[in-house]
Amino acid sequence: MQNALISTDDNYKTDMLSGLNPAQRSAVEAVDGPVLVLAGAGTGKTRVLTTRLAAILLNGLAYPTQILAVTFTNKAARELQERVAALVGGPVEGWFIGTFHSICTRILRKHAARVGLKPNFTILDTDDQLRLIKQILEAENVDTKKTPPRAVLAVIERWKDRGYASDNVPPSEVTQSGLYLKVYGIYQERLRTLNACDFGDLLLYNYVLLLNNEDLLQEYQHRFRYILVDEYQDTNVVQYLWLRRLTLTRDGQARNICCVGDEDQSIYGWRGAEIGNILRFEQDFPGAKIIRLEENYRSSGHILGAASALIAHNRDRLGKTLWTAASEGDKVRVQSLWDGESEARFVGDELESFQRRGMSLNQMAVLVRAGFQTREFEERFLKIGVPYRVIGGPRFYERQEIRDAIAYIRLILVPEDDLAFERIINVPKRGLGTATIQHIAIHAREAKIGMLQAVRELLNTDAFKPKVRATLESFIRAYDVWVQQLPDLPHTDLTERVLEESGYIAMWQAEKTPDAPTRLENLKELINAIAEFDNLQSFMEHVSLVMEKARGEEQEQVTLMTLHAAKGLEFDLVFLPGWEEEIFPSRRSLEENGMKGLEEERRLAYVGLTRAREHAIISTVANRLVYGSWTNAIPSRFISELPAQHIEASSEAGMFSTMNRGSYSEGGFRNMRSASAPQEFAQSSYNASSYKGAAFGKSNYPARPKANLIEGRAQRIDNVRGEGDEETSRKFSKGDRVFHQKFGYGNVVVIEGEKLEVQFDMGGTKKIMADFVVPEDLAGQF
DNA sequence: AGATGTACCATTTTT
DNA sequence: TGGTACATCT
Repeated sequence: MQNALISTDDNYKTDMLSGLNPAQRSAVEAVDGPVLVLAGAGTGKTRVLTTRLAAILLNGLAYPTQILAVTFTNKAARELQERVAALVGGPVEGWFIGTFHSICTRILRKHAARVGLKPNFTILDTDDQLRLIKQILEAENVDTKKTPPRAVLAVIERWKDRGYASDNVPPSEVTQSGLYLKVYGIYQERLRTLNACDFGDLLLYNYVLLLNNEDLLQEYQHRFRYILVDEYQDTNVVQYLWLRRLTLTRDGQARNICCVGDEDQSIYGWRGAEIGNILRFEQDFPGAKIIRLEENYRSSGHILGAASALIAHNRDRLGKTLWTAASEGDKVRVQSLWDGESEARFVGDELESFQRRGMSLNQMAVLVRAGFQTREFEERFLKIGVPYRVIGGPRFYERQEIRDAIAYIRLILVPEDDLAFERIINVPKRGLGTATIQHIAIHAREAKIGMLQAVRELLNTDAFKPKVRATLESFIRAYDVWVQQLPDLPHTDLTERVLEESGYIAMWQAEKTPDAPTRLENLKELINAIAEFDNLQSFMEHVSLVMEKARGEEQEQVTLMTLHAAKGLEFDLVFLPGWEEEIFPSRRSLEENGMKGLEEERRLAYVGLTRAREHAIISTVANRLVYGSWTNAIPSRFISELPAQHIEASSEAGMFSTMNRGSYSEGGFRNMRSASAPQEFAQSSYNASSYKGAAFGKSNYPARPKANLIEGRAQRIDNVRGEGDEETSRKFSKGDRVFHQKFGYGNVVVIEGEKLEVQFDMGGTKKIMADFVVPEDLAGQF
């Protein structure tokens, strides 16, 4: 059989394949032509990828450098490298296993001249990009308030994601007059004079290189005999175009490309990922073989069942039917609660109960839709003393102190690096204000020199006042010494000296804010990290990678993170709080992207559920404090999309059945007292703590007798049922006096369909569903 | 230049 | 509500 890759008589090869299921095995073995491995959540995708890569090598189908394996994150790249190294039994340095960006950087450095750059070009980060754009806009006399640099950059990045160079944007894409396009042109020009490019350029230039240079196309097509792509559903248009260019021969034959992905886990559409790429694979790569991995090894039956049923509501999919040999396990729990505070308390209680039963905190995670949602859990965990870690703060190299330190070095390496100059010239504070910097910038632009050189020239005139002059003179003097030492001093020592002598370290030592010590600590780590590299350039490219390693495993902790950050991870117990309309699915996502947005949100929900191995606990809340105002929340539609047979729903005592609209209204809900949650919990919702807690006491939370509250709710539900949804909003008009269970009396200010905006007497305007208020004169009913 | 005031806004994030 | 970017004051 032509396709059989692994001959059974070699022991190490059979070992490698043993334990693969038939689908995985054929994914590893199908080496001729294009292959799409549709790998559902928890089906052993990584294993297929690594085994395939190792198999190609061990069977002598290609030399290590003839294989191109691309991932999206450094973490994934490192994992792949390590696993392959283990299988093959040797180091993988110099191989083309890496992220799109690292590989593209490597290739681009070789051919930089062809796109007008020098091989040692620097890669700008977002901050620098924004600063550049802002400068351009200002030079063009554009009001940066009306057209914020962020927005312009977003459009430019979008164009780059789609593969449009500045001289190649199709007219149909140019919507904002010609301004953005013009800025794009100037921006690229500036980048070139700075000998820099941004992240988008790395990919775009690589594509352009292959597009415009037949010799390079031949070279790389010949070179990469096997191409493997991880997370194919996350590729954007340039990545796709680049891959296709590399893969398709002149007569349209597709070569050996193997893409691994899951359309149901495409959750990065908002940053350019094109789910269409994976959906179109068969058309794009003629003769493509599609192999589905459908046996899930991660989650127990009910969890998988619930997740599968949920994702089945999406239309944009190729479709897979995941199954498991594992037991049914626990049903997915759906818990409705009164408000965010009870939710946090509930999660804390549950978590401790699992912990008491022997589960490690490391095996638990709370997955939220948006970063701000971690706060209430952090507060609660702090209070009850549960150690936790929050994933997703600013990356190490994005931290202010690290970027400042790097800017110093950049300026030493490249005196013309004006962006670095501007960043550090007054950090620490040296008494150089905007006026002085403006002055320098103007001279630099007029004389067409770097700002540092401009300072030198201006120091020969009487342009500066004595104080400023003295400061600049001493800065230049120090700087010149650093540059002089550059060839002799080891780069770590130099970095230390620079940070010391510039007063940067002293600045943080003097700072009294609580995070100052951490920043000093980070600076020390920076020096350590630099020590591992020959020069700063290579350091910059690997910094995030190094830092991740440095972050050691400490004590047991619960993990708090966003659903996005959780992709690829798994836990025994997963909490999924905040399943409410507007929050999840996110309102903005729906508003901006309609059906597509909703489907991506649903995929996110699917990703969340499929992170759980044994237990998944979804929660939803009736009242949510959003941006400081209380909002009545409706359970997420995703809850009603979960089939009854896989879930076990319950609500906090005294709550109405929030999910009466769902497909499982009959018998789906139990009171807390009969549910398995701890007894104290049910108790606590009856006592006053829920209603007079710190969060409520702060503002306008009326201290109403709790019994009334509960009765009132029950009664209100009856009202809703009796009158129907459409009727209710018609009852009110602008200016009406109304009463709300929680917020008391107020006036209607705005009516938006079913939603009202009410100015309450106790202070504050709130958006409220019309169902939740009554006309003032009916308030007595409660 | 730095302190204080105020209006505004508010996902998801990797390289 | 709370953070931040910009304007105005000292």
